[in-house]
Amino acid sequence: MAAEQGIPALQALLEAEAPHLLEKREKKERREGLPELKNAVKGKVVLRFAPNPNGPLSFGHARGIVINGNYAKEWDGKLILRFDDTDTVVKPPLPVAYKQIPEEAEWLLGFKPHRIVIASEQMPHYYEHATQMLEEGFGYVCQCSGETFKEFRVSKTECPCRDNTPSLNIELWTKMMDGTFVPGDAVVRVKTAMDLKNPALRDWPALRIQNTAEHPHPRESIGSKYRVWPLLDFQSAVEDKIQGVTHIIRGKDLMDSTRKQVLLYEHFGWTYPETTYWGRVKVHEWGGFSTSQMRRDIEAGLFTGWDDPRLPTLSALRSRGITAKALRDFWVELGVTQKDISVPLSTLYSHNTKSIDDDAPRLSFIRQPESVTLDGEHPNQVEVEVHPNHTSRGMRTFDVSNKVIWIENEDLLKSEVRLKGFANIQIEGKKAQMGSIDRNDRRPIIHWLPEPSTSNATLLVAEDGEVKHIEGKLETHSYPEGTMVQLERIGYARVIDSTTLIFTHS
RNA sequence: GCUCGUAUAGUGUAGUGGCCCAUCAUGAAGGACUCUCAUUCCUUCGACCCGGGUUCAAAUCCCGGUACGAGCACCA
Repeated sequence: MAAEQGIPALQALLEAEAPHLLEKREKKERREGLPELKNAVKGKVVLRFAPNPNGPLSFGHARGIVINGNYAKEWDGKLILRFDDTDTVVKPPLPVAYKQIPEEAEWLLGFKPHRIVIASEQMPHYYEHATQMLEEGFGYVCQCSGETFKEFRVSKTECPCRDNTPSLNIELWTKMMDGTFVPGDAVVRVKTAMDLKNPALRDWPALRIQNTAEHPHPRESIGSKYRVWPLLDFQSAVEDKIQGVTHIIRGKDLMDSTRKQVLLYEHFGWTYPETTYWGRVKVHEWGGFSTSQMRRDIEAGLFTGWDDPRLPTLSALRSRGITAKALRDFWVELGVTQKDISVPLSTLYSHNTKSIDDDAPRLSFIRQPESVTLDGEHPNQVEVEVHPNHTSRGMRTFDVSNKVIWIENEDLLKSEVRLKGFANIQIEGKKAQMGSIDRNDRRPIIHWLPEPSTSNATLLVAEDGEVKHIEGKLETHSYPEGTMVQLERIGYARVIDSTTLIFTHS
């Protein structure tokens, strides 16, 4: 048709018959930030981040906080911080974590989580739902051993306990509660089809007995009060319903957990929240990390504490000078794909540089200092900028009236150098012949310090699993603890006290 | 073994059938600016796992393969 009647005729026809085809599609633009949250309603979104408080937060936890927190903020919703502390034996909670985690979360987010929920305080709710499950017959008390049940699960055989009447189940439930049964004797299971394709889902366990006499819950108000405890899949499912959670974003290792929970929601007649997953993240330099392992290592004295700069905890990163903004930008950039990824620390560092460089005052720190005596005429004072991009921040004054300066051992080998902000020199042994005050050639520029108003200082560097103490001469300063500074020609560091710094990154 | 998931430059990431000889960041190399090996700016490098199929048209949909990861705990 185009050939016979020409393009205009075609266009006219289209305009009459199907004008939408002529509309130019908008140029696709690169999506900024996180992907759109499915089925989200402004102001109605409820998300949660639910760590086990068996230790303070680690780098990996930050993802859960940042992603869920950003969505909550974006949709004017709520972020719940929930302590899933229902295991007193295998990964028991750590009391300090209840206080530390909310503080760390707030630091990271820039706002307080809207609600804090502690699972161990919600036990009556879980019991109530467990009872309902037994009464209505979609759950049962199973007295088979773990081994026996495993065989049933693999062979798709129905466990004989499935046939218990509701009244028998309630009777057995009472025995779980009153101490007649001990751990291992009985467990409450959720009924599913035993021929489900996925073996992980078949009649999954919902509550078990824990020996809380020997392993009391570390929260004093709970202690040995309860013997029967919900497992994650049950506790989390019920709690999400109670709290009105609308969206769950979590690791893809919990995909089968979602499937189990959906089965439970169907029994209760509830609708499961919208769920998305992210894949596993490894940091090149750290490999994997487990809170339980860190806890053991700290208790064994391998590390000084949870904020030991070698550890990938949030408190350690923070005390090393990684900012909350850098962590947020980092995790948002990684997004919520289900890919398993491995990222180098340099990615985090580049975000950190962006967040601190503009503020960080410059300081001179001389490693392996060597003293050199200036030979020749020169002014008694030298002024150097606090920040090269912000002259309004003033100058640092170096007093060179006694002619003795410190330079790095390494720089001593170069004969013709320029003292930054001062003058050219020619190094001959321990003497430095003064050259031009004006910069009149391209010779290398080195950082240096005058002998007065200089302190012996230590730069702590966490590297290759150890904390190195680098001694040197530090420019006298009065920046408070926590200030991020840039050590000229070395990198960024965080002030611990007037003579101690911790290295952040270059 | 059974089940589930993922696969775009070195590393991350955008992309849901035509705008894609593919986006952005990071990285590397070079350069500009600069009295820091910093910051900022510019340039260059570099990718759709493999094989089929559907379609006028596939990074995008389907099937198979491969690789990697996860679950199958009385852990979270």
